Amino acid sequence: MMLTDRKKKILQIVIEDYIATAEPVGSRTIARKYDLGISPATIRNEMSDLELLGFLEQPHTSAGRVPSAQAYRFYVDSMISPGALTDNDRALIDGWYRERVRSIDDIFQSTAKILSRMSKNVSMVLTNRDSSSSFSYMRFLPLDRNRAILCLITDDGNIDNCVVDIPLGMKQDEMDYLAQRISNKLHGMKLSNIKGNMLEELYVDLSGDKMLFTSLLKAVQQMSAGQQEQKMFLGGTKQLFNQPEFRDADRIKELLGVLEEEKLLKDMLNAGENSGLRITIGSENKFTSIQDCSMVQATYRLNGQVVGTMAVLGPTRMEYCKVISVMDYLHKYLQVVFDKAKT
Amino acid sequence: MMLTDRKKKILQIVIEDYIATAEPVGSRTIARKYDLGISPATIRNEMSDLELLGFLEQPHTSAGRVPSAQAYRFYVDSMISPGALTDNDRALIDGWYRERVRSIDDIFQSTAKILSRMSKNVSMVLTNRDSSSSFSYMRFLPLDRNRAILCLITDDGNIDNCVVDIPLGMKQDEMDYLAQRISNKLHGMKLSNIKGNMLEELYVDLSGDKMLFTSLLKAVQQMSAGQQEQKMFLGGTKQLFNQPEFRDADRIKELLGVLEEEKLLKDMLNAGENSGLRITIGSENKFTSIQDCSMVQATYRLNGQVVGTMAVLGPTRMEYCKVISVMDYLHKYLQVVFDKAKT
DNA sequence: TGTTAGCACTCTCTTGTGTAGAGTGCTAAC
DNA sequence: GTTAGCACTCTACACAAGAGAGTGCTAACA
Repeated sequence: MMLTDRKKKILQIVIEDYIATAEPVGSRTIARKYDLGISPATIRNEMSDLELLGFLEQPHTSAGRVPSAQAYRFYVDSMISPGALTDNDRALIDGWYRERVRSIDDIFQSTAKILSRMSKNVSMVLTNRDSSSSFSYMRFLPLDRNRAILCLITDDGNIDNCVVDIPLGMKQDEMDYLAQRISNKLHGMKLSNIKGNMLEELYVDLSGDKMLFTSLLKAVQQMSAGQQEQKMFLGGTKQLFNQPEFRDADRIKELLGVLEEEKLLKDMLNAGENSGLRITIGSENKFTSIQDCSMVQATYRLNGQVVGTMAVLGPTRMEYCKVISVMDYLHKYLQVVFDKAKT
Repeated sequence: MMLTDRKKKILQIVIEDYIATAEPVGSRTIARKYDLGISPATIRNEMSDLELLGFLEQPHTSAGRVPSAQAYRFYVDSMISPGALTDNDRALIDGWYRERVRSIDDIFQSTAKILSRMSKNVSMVLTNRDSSSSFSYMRFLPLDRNRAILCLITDDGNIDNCVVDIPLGMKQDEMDYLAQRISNKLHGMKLSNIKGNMLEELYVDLSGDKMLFTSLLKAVQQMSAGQQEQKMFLGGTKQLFNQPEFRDADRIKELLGVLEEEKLLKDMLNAGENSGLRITIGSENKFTSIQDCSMVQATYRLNGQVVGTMAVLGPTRMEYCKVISVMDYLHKYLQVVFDKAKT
C-alpha cells in the first residue's frame, strides 16, 4: 500500500493537527492553516481516499476527520524521526533532576515526574531490583542487652537490616563468630538462590536457639525478597484531567482504578520486555480498560540485563515524537547515573 | 438558644437523611419516611423556624432543605454519641491490618487505607518521627577497597546508612578507631541537636581528608533530618469520585491538587495538634479550597508526646458518628502496637 | 485527467420554550 | 397548636428550531 506524497502530507497534517487540538480536522481547516496550494475540495477528495484506505475516520458525517489507530501506527513507523530536545527542554529536565535526588528511589521518582511533565500524560517507571546482586557478608551491631541489629550487605553496597533478639548471655565475640560463619557460607551467592535449608546446619552452632535461628532466616529471606521486588513509580496521574478525551469523571475514575492496580501495571510493562522501544496503540493493547489509550515504553538495560522500564500512558492522540525524544534523553541520563554507581 | 425536642428531632432527621442521600430533604419526605405523628405542614412550620435560626438552608425555593454548617456543628457537639463499632466492622478492620503489615510504614499505610474504606472518604495519616531518639554509635562496614558503608544507629534501634568513599590505604582498624571517636563524641545526643560544627574538631583526625569528612557530615545530618521528618500517608483519594458533591471533574482535580501538596496537608493537620479529637466543618477550615469540606482529625500520643495524627477529609455531609467510632478503634489499635514496640 | 467552485445535505451544538414534579408559604378551618 | 388546601416557585427534562461546520456530488475548467 503506497501513498502518494500528497496523501502522506495530508495524513501527517491531520494527525499532527489532531494531536495538537483534539478536534476533528476538516478540509477547510487544512486549506486555511497549511499552505498546500490546493483547494479544500481537493483535500476532501484525498481525505475521502484516506478514509477508504482505513487511515481516517469520521465521528459523524458533518464533523472533520480523525486519525485511525492504523494511521497512528503508520505515523510512528514511518513518518516521524524523533530528534534532539530543545535546549530549553534539556535545561528543564536537568533542573528537575537536580532538584531532589538523594536516593536511588528519588532518581526513579524524578524520572517519572519529568516524564509526565514533559509528555503531559501519566508516566510509569518500573525498576527491576538487581537480582544479580549477591550476598557479601553479615554483621551484628549491638543494640542493648537483649537485642542486636542484624545487617546484611550485598556486593553492590546495598544493606538491609532488622532487629533480632539475642539469647541471654550471648557475647559479642560469639555473635561475631556466628556472623562470620554464616557469611562464609553464603558469601558470593546470588540472593535469589539463597534458600532456608542452606542455613540449617548452622542450627547446631546456635546451640539450638530456635528463636535466633528463625530470626536470621527471616532476615535473609526478607532481604532476598526485597531485592528481587519490582518497584513501580507513577507520575502525573493528575494529567488525566487535562486530556479532553478523559473529560468524563467516570472515565478518569476507571483509569485511576487501573493505575492503582500495581500488579496489572507490572504485567503491562513486563509484557514487552524484549525490545528497546515499544509503542502500543489503542486496541493493540491487550488490557481492555485502556484500549482507547496508547503506551510508549522503553526498556533500559545495564550490561545486557533489563534493569527497568519507563512508559507513558495517554490517549492515542499523543505527542509520540516528543515522548520518544524525552525518553531517549532520560534513558541516556539514567545510563550515566548507573554506570557511575556501578564503578 | 434552646430547641424544643421536636425541633431537635426534625433537625436530626434532616441531617441524617441528607448525610445518607445527599438530596435536600422535604417536609413530605420526612412525614413519609419517619413516623413522627405530625403532618407535613407542621413539619414545614418547624423547618421554617429552623431555617430562621440558621440551622437549615434552601438551595432554592422549591427544593427541600439542607443542613447548614451551624447545624452540623450542633449535631456533632450535642446530638451524637459515637458508640462501638459493629462486630462486622471490627472484623473487617482486624482483617485489613493483618493483611499486610511488615514495617512501621505499612502500619500507617494500612491505617490510612482502613480509615478511607470505612469512612468512604479521603484519609490522611501523619506521623511525627520520634525526634526524641538519640545517637547511639556509628560503625564502618567494609565494602571494597575504596568504599565502606557507614551505619548510624540510634538508641531505639533505628539504623541509617550510606556508602562513603574511603581514603586510599586507610585500614579497617583506623576506621574503627575513627568511628569510635565520633561515637563517643555524639553518643546520647538527640539527633535534632546534632550540628555540623560538633564534628569539626575531628577533622584533624581524618588527616585533613576533606571528602571523607563531608561524607560523614552529610550522613549524620541526613539521618537526623530523616528522623525528624513528618511522613504523610494518604488513603482513598479515589473515594472523591463517589461523593456526589464532587461529581464535577474540575472540583475533583482541584481537590487532588490539594492532596498532592504535602506541605499544605501537613500544615492543615499540624494546626490542631493540641486537642485529641478535632472536627472542622466547612468554612471553619482556614484553607479556602476545602471550605466545602469537613475534616475529622484525631491526634495520638505516646507518653504525652504527639506521635501522629489521622484525619478524614470529605464533604460536610459526612458520617461523623461512624468516622469518630472508627478513629477511636484505630487509635486504640495503634496504641497497643506502639506500646509493644517500645518495650 | 486532475482540480476547483457551487450547492444541497447531514449532523451537532446551542438556545429557547413548555411541561411535569417537587416543595414551599400562606390562609382558613379544626 | 395542627392540618388541609391551594397558589406559587423553581428545577429538570424533553423537544424544536436555527446556526455552524463539514461533507459528497456534480459540473465546469485547465
